[in-house]
Amino acid sequence: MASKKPAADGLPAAPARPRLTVMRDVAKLAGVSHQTVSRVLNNHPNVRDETRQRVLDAMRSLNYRRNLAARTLVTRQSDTLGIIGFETTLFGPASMLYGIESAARDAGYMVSIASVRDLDRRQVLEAVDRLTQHSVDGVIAIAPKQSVNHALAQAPPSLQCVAVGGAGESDAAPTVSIDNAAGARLATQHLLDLGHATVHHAAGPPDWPESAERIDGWRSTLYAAGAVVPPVEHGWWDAESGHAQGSALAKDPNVTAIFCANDRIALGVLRALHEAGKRVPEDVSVVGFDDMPDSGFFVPPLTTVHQDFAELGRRSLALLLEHMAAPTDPPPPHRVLLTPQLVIRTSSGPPPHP
Amino acid sequence: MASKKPAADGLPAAPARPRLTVMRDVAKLAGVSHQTVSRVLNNHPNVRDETRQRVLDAMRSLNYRRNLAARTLVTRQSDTLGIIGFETTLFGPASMLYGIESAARDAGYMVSIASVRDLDRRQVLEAVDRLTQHSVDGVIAIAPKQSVNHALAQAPPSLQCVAVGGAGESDAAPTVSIDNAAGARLATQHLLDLGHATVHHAAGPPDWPESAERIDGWRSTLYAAGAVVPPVEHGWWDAESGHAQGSALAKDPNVTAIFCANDRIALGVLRALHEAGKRVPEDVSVVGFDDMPDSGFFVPPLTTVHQDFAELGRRSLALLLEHMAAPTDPPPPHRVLLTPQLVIRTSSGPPPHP
DNA sequence: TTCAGCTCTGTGAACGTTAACACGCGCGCC
DNA sequence: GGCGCGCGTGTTAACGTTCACAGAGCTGAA
Repeated sequence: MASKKPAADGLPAAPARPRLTVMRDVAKLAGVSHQTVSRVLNNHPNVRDETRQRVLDAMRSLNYRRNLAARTLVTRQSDTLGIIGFETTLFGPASMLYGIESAARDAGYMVSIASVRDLDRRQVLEAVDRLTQHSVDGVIAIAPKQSVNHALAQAPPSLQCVAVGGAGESDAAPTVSIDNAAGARLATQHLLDLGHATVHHAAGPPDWPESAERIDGWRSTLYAAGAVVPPVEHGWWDAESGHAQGSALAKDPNVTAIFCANDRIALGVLRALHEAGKRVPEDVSVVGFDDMPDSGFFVPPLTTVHQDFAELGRRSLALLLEHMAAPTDPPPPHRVLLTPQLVIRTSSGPPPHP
Repeated sequence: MASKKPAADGLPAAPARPRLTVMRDVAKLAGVSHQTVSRVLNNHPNVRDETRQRVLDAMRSLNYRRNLAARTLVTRQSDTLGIIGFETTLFGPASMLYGIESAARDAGYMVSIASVRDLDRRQVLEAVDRLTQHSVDGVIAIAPKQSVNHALAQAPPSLQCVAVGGAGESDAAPTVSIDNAAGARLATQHLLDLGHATVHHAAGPPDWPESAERIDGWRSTLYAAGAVVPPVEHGWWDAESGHAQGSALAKDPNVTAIFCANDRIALGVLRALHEAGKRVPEDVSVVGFDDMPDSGFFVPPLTTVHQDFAELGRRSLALLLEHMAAPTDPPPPHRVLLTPQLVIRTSSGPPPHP
């Protein structure tokens, strides 16, 4: 078994620490003080061009890399942001994560991620704790449930937090999200405009604000048009749930239009309809929400409400940076709403003539 | 414009630095030296129980949190792992990311992520650089292309790297991936066993090892069975590409079975077949690869090869940790292969009787 | 000429932790 | 009784940066 410290030779053995190149080394080679090197590194203006160049050359020739840990120790900022992730294997959250990360990189930040299995207060707080311990400069929570905002309110006040995607009126952290109600209105109105007497809804889980807001938008549009408001069935965000809801709806001959809380539910509804021998859109129209990558290739191609997840990520980062630059102790309740867009494909059409 | 340093009052102003509680404070309260506090924190055995308890109490009452930056500075390890992510909005990579992150958390590591837009050497190296600068202890690259391994070989040798998902025989980093060839064999043999004379293949991009390995598995199975090997068409990994390939294949009456390089391609193929008036599986059988979340709700439910992405993540973390514990300078070429499983649903069946 | 005020540079002290060593004590062993 | 040894603890010195100053040299106005 090879020894970890091979001090076999007579000498006291080389130190296990490889001695990495530091500012002092660069300084010595460039014939300046370490402080001058630091100034060059931080783009301090008061450095003679000629000096700066010498330092730069020295850095290059020594392949110097600044030690961020030391920097963090003294400046107390790490150029790292924390993300609290939830269900990040799903397309939406994964896209937000990516959007945030790319935006953060452009802004010179690294991103650390802390996933939570559930959005209860304890787990979120524990995630915040892990992140603070690693001294992140701010936190973005992918937070589709209200409980996260409550938890965020208990985070150390010095830590700036922003919630993204979902959650309604926030008491604690500033929030950026899609205007779910507007999206639902778009979808519902589109179906009404096509001539459907009313629109049924295959909803998401009842305790998710995203789901609730979509229901609100759908219902209010129906009210405004004087259409009857059918009862809603709740389910999970997946195709299985959509299939179950769709099978039930397929039995009702009055159902000519179904607005689904997301594209996966729509996929399940589509299959249920197919199994029941109903044609889409001739017999029943279906509209989704999200505009997932391949929803244009469902059978038939899905009319849906497009969300710009990447933009969501960018905006949330921008908001966080803004709050970090001008910290106000209780963050002003602030909500950025992005407007979704309807993408019309072929799963929606006029109702059948009876 | 509000000044950042409001030293407006007569006094020299309170220091902007809030003075956080440090080991010394805990030590003072507990009546010990800071070193003893450190020992307690690191579970050093040589601390009297009574002392340890006093320190623990002091830490709690002061709400002490150790400063990881300082620790990293001296120990040169950060308890942080880096992930190089690619296309992490897709289900596969997103799941791996999640698998790695949860496993890392259980092992006491934080995870930082560096996404790349393309897998060329420059970008990967740049990502490695960003990660090393933030002093990660190791790197896992979600690396479905060979170029990544080449890039990894140029990373600082002190940095342990592992590649996950894809890439064939690796010269540089140890790799863990699915046995793509075995999966393809499973799918192809399944179709052959159903009685199809041969199996067509809707492939992925030609320069991806995952794609190549699946082609190999498919082709070798056909050879072994003495079946004709149809030419392969290449495409991207999405439904649009599948639709294009499927449309072409639908014109050929000899095509009775199609093995698709992934489920998204299969989705496109399914629609193309539907448009061409071919029934699945009565006229043509279709098999996918990946077992994406909703592929059981395609029309018809898709027979496919299941990959356990989460397990992939866990295994890659385990491998990385192992290599970190026993560093050998050129890492031994090592490849862990996970066996995929065939999930039979209804998109595959016996060929039509002519 | 002097002196204020700028530009450029250097010196010393943090920052909060762990590593290395030293010390005192009690124990068992010759 | 001396010696070695392990245990529990403290003291001091890193680790590699940035910050707060100080000082040298130059310019320009009084």
